[in-house]
Amino acid sequence: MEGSTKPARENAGPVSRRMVLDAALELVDADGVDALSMRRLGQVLGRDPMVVYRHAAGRKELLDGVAELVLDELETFPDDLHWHGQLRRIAHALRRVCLRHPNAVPLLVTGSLSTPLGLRPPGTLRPLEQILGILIRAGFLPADALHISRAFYGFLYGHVLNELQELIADPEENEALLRLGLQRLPLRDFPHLRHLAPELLDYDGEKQLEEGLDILLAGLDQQLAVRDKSYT
Amino acid sequence: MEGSTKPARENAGPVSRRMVLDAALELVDADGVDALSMRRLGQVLGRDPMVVYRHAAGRKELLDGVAELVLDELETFPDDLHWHGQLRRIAHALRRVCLRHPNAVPLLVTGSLSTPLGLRPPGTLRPLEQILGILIRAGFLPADALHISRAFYGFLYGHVLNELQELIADPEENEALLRLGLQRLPLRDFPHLRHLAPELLDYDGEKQLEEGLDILLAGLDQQLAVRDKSYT
DNA sequence: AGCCATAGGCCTACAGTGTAGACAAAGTAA
DNA sequence: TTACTTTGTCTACACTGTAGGCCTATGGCT
Repeated sequence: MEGSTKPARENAGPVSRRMVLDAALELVDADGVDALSMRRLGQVLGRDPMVVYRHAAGRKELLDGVAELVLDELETFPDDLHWHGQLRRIAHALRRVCLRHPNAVPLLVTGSLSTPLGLRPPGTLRPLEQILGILIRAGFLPADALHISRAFYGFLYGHVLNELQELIADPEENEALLRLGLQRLPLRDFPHLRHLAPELLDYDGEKQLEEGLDILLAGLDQQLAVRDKSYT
Repeated sequence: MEGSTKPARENAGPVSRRMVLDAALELVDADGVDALSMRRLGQVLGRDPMVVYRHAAGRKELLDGVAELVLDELETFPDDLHWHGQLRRIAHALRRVCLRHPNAVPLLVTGSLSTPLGLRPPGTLRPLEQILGILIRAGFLPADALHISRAFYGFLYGHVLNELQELIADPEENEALLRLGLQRLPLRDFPHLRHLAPELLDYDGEKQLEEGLDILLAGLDQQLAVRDKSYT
């Protein structure tokens, strides 16, 4: 006799924290972070909105949970390749996860802003630990490995943010807008930007990431070479 | 006879868009983005909340304005140094601005997510144009300069985000938390992280940025060298 | 002088928000 | 039985963004 006509989609048994987070992520994916309200969440769960509070302390904690859920989708790789290849693989994996949940990226980037590294969920720290291992095995000092891993993460998140704001509108409309927008800029003040119109139009996120990695890894190679040379 | 006892602080003449944005930034700086509500803003301005809508289309547009205001604080430099030095200077300038308005950084990073590059306010595009110029004069092809500038920006924003989430709590409490948090991690799964406790404790944002720049610039140097060599 | 247009400011009202607190039903242990 | 914990529900409160209308002062024009 349950209303299968209702917009609610799950009505069996008690709700688990996992169910709540799944529904929340679903809402975020569909309509963005702002669209995630307790009431709408309750509607999706087919329960009273207040149920959520049994599994999350509040909206903020709920969003933290969503971020963690997204990060858990990160694939994990065995340490087999050359360290360049391993870092590249991790980078592309993170990029893929972010592209799969573009609306959740703000949570990843600024959400963990509230939790100091020490007490983040272990799942979140695993990739960091892996990167540290890769770098140390590659020959870096542990302390340097830490700094490098931070730069690496910074670069990755930065790239993803860049890429996300590049694919907001459909390309057709984008092309017109871009051309118009560029023409608005005075040529004498923005000569380079004005001439780069064609390159601005075909943004390829994967390629762009790859080129960034090229630069970064080349820099790391040299840093490693300098250190080794000073040891002889 | 105006109430100087009132919490309001400005009561003379008509409000300008600039006054609204200044007050908004003030609120954001003081209590974070969430604390910026139309009503509180009206209170600061000493006017009815609805006045704001005469100068901004809505809350979102208002926040965009705040972000733009913050970016306008970016110092601009003459093109005199070696390109390495120039890029370093820009990087540090952006970092300083972000540290001055930590609560506004989410707006910078995700806010412009809604405006495609073409029609962003010119003030926002000026640094990009400058970086393009620097790279092109350094010998890179325009198209490469574009890709590099994107990587550069990505790296910068990523670094700032990293740094901001490193200085949330005061260092004393942070130390205790970190030690406790680390001990919670199983040693066999997180050997490197566990051993890096001391290095995790003294995070120096400026130095970390400098090291990231070292890597990046070294990578760019090599890329430039390879290109030049292939020309001979 | 008279008049109108316009802009800036104010007020009300509405739908929607997060969440504290009390209460009901149902399972579980003693 | 009784007592207690969990899980879901309901109500209520303080707050949010903002649409629409109205009032008033200021300017320019005839």
